[in-house]
Amino acid sequence: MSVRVRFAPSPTGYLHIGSARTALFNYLYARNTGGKFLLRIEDTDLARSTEESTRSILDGLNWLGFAPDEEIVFQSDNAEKHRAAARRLLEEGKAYRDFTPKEAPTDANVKEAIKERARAQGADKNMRDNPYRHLSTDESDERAAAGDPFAIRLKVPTEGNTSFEDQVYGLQERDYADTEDLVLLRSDGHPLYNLAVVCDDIEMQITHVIRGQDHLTNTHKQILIYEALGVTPPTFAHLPLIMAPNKGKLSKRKHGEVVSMTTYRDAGFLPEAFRNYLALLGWSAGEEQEIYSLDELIQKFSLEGIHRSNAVFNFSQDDPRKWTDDKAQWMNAEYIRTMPLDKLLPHVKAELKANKLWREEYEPDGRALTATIPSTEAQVFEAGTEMADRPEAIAIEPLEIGTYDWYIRTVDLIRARFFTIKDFSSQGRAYFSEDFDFDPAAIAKNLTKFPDLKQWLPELADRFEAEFAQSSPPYEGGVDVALSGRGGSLPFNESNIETVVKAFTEEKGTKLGVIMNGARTLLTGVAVGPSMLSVFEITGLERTIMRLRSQLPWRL
RNA sequence: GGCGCGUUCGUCUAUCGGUUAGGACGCAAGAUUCUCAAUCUUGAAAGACGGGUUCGAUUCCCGUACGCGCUACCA
Repeated sequence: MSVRVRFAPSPTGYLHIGSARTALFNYLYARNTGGKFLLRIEDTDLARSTEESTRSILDGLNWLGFAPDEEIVFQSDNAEKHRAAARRLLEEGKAYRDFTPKEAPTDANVKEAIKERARAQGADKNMRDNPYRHLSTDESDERAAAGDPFAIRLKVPTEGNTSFEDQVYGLQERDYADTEDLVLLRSDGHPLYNLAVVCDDIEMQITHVIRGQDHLTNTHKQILIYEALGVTPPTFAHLPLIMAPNKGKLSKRKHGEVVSMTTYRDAGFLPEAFRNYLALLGWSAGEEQEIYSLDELIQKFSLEGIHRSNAVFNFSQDDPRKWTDDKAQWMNAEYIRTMPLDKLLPHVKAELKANKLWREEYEPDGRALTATIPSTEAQVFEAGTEMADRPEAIAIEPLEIGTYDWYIRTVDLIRARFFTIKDFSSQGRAYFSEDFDFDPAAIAKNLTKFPDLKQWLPELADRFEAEFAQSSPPYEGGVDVALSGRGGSLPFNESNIETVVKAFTEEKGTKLGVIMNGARTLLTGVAVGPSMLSVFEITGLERTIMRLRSQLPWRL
C-alpha cells in the first residue's frame, strides 16, 4: 500500500514554527516514498477555531511550498461520522454512557487545575471506577431515552496493555490501568479529539502518522480506539518538540511574532532557506552537509534520521540582531548569496515591485543576456558553493543603466552582502532609484570626519566628466545632468576608474579610503557595500557624477 | 502526584564500545584594506551526576538530578 501522510493543524492561530516543521517532515516523507501528502484542518473546537487562522495556516504552507495532494479535509465536516462511530462502539458494548454531570468549566488556568486534581488523586486512582461503566444496557437506554445528558466513554479493558513501535522513539508500551476511560463524545454531541483523529485517519487511509511528541502518550488512547473499531493502527512517528531558548514552551503570548511563519515571509526570508533550516531542527542525514536543495532533502529524508531530544529555537528578544535564530539568519543570507541567480530573481522582482522600484526593462522577456555576468556564467553552481570557488567579478563593457543586463549584474553584485530579500529595497535602494536615504552613521563616519571631501568629491565628479566617454545614454530615471560636452574617451570601467581615482587621491595627498568611502556614502547612502570600483561602474558615469556633486548629505 | 520521553560545545548536530569527540551557526583574534554585518585563516568552547557491565565506555544497564510531554466532556 502506498504511503499516505497528513498534516493536521488546528486553526487556533497562525502557522507556528513547530507545525511548519511537522508539515515539512510529512511532506518530505510523502515525496521520499512516492506517497501522498494530505492536509486536514482540525476545527472541532469551534470555540477557538477561526477562519482567519485557517487562511493564515494555508498562507504559511503555501509560502513554504507544501501543497496538499488531495482536497483539504475539514474535520468539522465529519462530525456525523464521528458520532456514528461512537454510537457503534456503544452498541457493541465497547463504550458506555456516562451520566455524570459535566463539570463546570474551570476558569483561566485549566492546565494548572488539571495538574492539581491529578496530584490530589495520586497513584491510587483507579481508572475503572466510573459507576456508569457497569450500568446495565437496559438502564442506560432508559435514562438516555428519558433525556438524561450523557457523554460516551470508551470501555478500556482491565487487563493488558497497548503497545506500538514508534519510528522515532522505539517500542512504546502502556498498561491499560494507566489509561482512563476516555470520553469519545461530549454530552452536547461533539466528538472529541482522539475519536475524531482516529476516524479521520481511517477515513483518509493514512498509513503514517508523523506529528509532535506531545501526542506520544495520546497515541495509546488512539490505539485503544483503533482496536475497538477493529482497524489496524497506522505507523506512528513522533517528532521532538521545538522549544524556546529557556527550553520552555514556544508560544505566541510569550514570544510573539518569532514563532509565526508569516513573520519570516514578511521579513524577507526565502522559503527555500527557511525550509532548509527547519529540516535541520531535529533531523540530520548523518553527514556534514548543511545546505540542501528540496530535491536533496526529499531524497535523503528518513524517519531514522529524526532526533529524540527537543531542539531549541535560539533567539534573543532584547538583541535586534538576534531577533530570531542566528543559524536561520545565516542560512537565509547564504541562500541569497549563493543560490542560482535565476532562482533568486523572482524574489528580488517581487521585493522591488512592492517598493515601486521595479522597471519593466528588468524583465528578461526571452532576451538573452549580452553582458557576461560573474555568476550567471556559471549559472548552475549549486547553493552552498564556497564563495572562493565562485568566479571573480570580471570587467564588463559599459552597460546601459536600467537594462536587463545591468539589472542582472547589479543584483549579482549587491547580493553578496545581503541577508534578506528586504535588503534589495532598503540597503540596495540607491541602485534602483534616485530617491534614497542617507544613513547618519555613514555620513558621520565617511563625510563629516573629512570636511575636505565637501570640495573634493565634486572635483572628482569633474575629473570623471573630463576623463570618461559619455558612453552610456542618460539614465532615464535621473535628472538631466548638464555635462560639459568635453568628455574624454576612456570607457567608464573598473580599471580606468581605478587609475583616475588613484591619481586624484595622490593629488589631494590623502588616503584612497577617504575618497572611496566618501564616494560610497554619496553614491549609495550606506557605509557598506561592494568594492567601490564596481559601485562606480554599476552606478554609471552619469549618475556617479550627479551624486558626487550632491551637497545634500552634508546638510543632514 | 502518576505515567511516559529525553540529556554531546551557548545553539543546531556527527559518533551506532576503541576518535586528538568531527562539522555548522554564533563568539574571539588575525588577514584583506576603499567599507563591511562580505571573504579567508586561526582559536576558545561539550559527553548532567553517581554506580555498574567490559580489556576499554559519550555509546550498553541501573539510580539520581534536571528538562519536556500527557494526565480535560481542549486540540
